[in-house]
Amino acid sequence: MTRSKVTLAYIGDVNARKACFRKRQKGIMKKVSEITVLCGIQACVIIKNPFNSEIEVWPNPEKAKQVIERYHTASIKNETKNMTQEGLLELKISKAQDKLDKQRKENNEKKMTQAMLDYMKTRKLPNDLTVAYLEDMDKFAEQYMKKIENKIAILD
Amino acid sequence: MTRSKVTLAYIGDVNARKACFRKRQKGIMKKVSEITVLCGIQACVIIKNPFNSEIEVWPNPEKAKQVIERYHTASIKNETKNMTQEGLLELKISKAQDKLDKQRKENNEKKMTQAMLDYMKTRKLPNDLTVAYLEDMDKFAEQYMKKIENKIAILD
DNA sequence: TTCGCTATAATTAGCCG
DNA sequence: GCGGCTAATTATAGCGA
Repeated sequence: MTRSKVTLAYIGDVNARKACFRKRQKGIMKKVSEITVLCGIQACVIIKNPFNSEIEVWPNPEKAKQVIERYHTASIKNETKNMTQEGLLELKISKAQDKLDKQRKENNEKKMTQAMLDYMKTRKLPNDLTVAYLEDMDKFAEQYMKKIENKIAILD
Repeated sequence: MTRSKVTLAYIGDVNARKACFRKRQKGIMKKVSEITVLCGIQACVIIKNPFNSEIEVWPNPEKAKQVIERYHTASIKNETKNMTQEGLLELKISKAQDKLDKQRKENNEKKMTQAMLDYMKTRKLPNDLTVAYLEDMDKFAEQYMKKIENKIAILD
């Protein structure tokens, strides 16, 4: 048994990498829920598993269920009751994307990345709030914040 | 020295709680950067310290500096070059908030919480993306996603 | 406050089922 | 794919500077 010291390097073997992800994800979530309780900061964790593309939502233990249940049983808009939440929001995002593509074709990814960081750094976070994002910077900037940034833009 | 087993309960003493937060925050960030390297998921961490209200931005080690540097040296819009990025984005957010307040006074916090979760769950995340949010659910929903959700709303 | 220290608790790599 | 196991690594509580 090679209980080797952690070699902090990319794990080439797919299965080993997945196993590592699974275990460490669990560990991180535990740590997060601990700091939550110990320091009195209500928290939630949302983890997107890169290997099976499932999303786990996970506020602090007690609240998680409550909030998630509300999520599953309520609609944001009455007139879209027959749509899934997913469909509804996808549609909204699509619309935003369309407007956006027309408005600002000249946008490049670097700007989006900047916008993402700007946005994150400047939003007014409440004092007892802890935020940790673990995200693919490039794709986040490219695929997600592009939309957000553009939504901001159309408010100008 | 009482290296007692962790009693997973709110730490009443302020100084002890701060110390705990500081240490564990550091630990979480380390874990995050590790999973980042080991599993090949580029990541960033943004931690808002609830005790001193500082924000630490922290993409994966190498990229962090690059991206942050771009952030500090570039402007999103030319005509706002004389504004700080903070001022600019705060302004945009304020505008959004104003429109929003007029449009949807009937919004309640529960809806915002739902919207937050919906939004997070439904956005299309790239497959190799890991997301972990540690956030105050109530205040996040109330103060931040209110803006986002409303930005989506005005696209309807 | 933030650091270092050190004993102890907690996480986890590599295997097996 | 998941969870248990065990040795070894790593994180951290309590304290002092």
